[in-house]
Amino acid sequence: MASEAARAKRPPRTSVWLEGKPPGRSRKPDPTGRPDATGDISGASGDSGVSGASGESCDADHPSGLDRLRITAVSVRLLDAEGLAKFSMRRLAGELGVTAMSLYWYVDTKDDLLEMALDSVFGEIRVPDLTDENADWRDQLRELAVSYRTVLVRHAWISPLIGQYLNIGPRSMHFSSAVQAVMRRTGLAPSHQKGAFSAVFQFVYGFGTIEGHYVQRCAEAEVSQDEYYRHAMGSISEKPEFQGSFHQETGESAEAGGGDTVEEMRERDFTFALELLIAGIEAMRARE
Amino acid sequence: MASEAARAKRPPRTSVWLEGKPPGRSRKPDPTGRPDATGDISGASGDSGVSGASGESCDADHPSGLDRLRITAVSVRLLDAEGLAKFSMRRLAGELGVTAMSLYWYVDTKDDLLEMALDSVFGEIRVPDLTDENADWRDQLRELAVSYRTVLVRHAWISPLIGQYLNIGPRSMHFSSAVQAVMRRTGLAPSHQKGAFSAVFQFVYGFGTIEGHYVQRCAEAEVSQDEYYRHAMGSISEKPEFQGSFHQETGESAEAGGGDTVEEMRERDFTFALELLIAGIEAMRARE
DNA sequence: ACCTGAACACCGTTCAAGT
DNA sequence: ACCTGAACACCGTTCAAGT
Repeated sequence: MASEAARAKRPPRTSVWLEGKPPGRSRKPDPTGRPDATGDISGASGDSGVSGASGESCDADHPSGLDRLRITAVSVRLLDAEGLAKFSMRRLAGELGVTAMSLYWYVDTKDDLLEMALDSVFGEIRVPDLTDENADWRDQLRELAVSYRTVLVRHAWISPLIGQYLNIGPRSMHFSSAVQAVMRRTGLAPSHQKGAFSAVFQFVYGFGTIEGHYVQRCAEAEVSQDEYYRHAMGSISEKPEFQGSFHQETGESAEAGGGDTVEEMRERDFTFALELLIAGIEAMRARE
Repeated sequence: MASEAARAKRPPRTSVWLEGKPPGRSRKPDPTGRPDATGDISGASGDSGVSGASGESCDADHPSGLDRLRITAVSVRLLDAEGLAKFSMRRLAGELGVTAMSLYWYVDTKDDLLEMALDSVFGEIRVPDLTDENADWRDQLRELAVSYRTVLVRHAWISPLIGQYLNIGPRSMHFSSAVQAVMRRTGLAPSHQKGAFSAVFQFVYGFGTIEGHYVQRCAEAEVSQDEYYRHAMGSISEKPEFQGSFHQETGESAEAGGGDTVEEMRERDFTFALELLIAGIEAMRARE
């Protein structure tokens, strides 16, 4: 019952992809590079350097060579390099060689921008050939799950955004329709497909989220994943609460089982969990 | 390769729970209310009002009645009420009737504070009686999963924090040891227990995250969950990308199947997914 | 031992003004 | 049509100073 009635500036915002519902707002006339065609910046990780004002494609109407496509691409690069916390409109503008206010010509809010960046990386998920009638749905499910996980780890910043936005951009939709198409082929009753969908992809989401953050944390601390693991392990075991077991996010007892690396263990766990889920689908189908 | 070598102020921060590792820092002498005993603020949702300076328990050394316990409790209340985005040190201080700088006597950074708040709500998860030898591990797993989900929905702000921090506070550890104890009782080989653990609890994490955010979004927009669903549904189906299916986070085809509410569908999906996971564990155990 | 004021280096966003 | 400067209302955090 906090008294905050007198500040309803905008209606609570839904999604960039749903803009134009209240058509009163002075909308911009669709500047070049509608994010429907954000361009494949797929494995863009390598090209470091984050170059400054490079103004290549600038014509009369775009003196700074700005458009949604370029803004989105540079946003992704910046988010990959420095994380969501350090990403700001001013920082992005600097990278693009303009002032922060210029961005507001192309985008209504920072949230809109992030939603665009999010959808653009969803385009990196490889989708299996859905027209192949002979393909095994298990293989298709594995491919989607592995690819989704890869994207979550490569772009750790998307995790909180996936939880926050509606994820109804064109690429997000393409991905989720593919998943549903595969679910239809499992043989599960339609009323159960959504539950099974959830089981598999919420698992991948959670797994990729933790993994991605761990990887980033190690990179920031400039230590290997194994070093970080041993460090945290050592610190924790000195605490009184330590009662012989835990291993939340790293990857289970490192030195206990054998000389495996964190990455090997994680790989095993992911694979096993995925097979468990497939076995679960088969078991539930048999019960129907 | 961004040139940011000359700003390494602090080492990248690991966790409040690991403080004192580099013992150089001028640590405060353990003010009353160590978060190990943060107190049960369990179902604290109801008591609205967020009262201002109420200074009840103030003695000579705590003129404002401040301590980690109270700070944590009020943080949770504020985070529940207004979300992570609006939570600030200044806002919290205002609520406690002090200036923002006072908080830094009790806490090193905002991150430390959030980690404490996070661990405190982990204390709300109900843990089954692990000493009962006759209990079915399936029931214990269900209880843990349902309770974890409830907490994720009640405190939607914890989702990004769980991904961000190490979750090694006393209450988090208690929860994860409980989960591991249950996993040991499944009959799975020890080397597979972590994978199965992941499958189940990453699923719950993902599910609870999306659900929690959806619930909060509806609350902010001041519409019912069904209204919000129909609204989003309507907007989406006007788009060209709409190709007959999607239903990412809401709860599947609302009016398609029957007159079910969003909440009923979500309940069914969660239950089915959980049974799928249990069936998966059983199937994998049989294969070993 | 605890708390504060002033200050630093940031934010997102608006708005009137420039070209 | 596109871009900017100045301004508003915020941030987290430090540090010297108060009691």
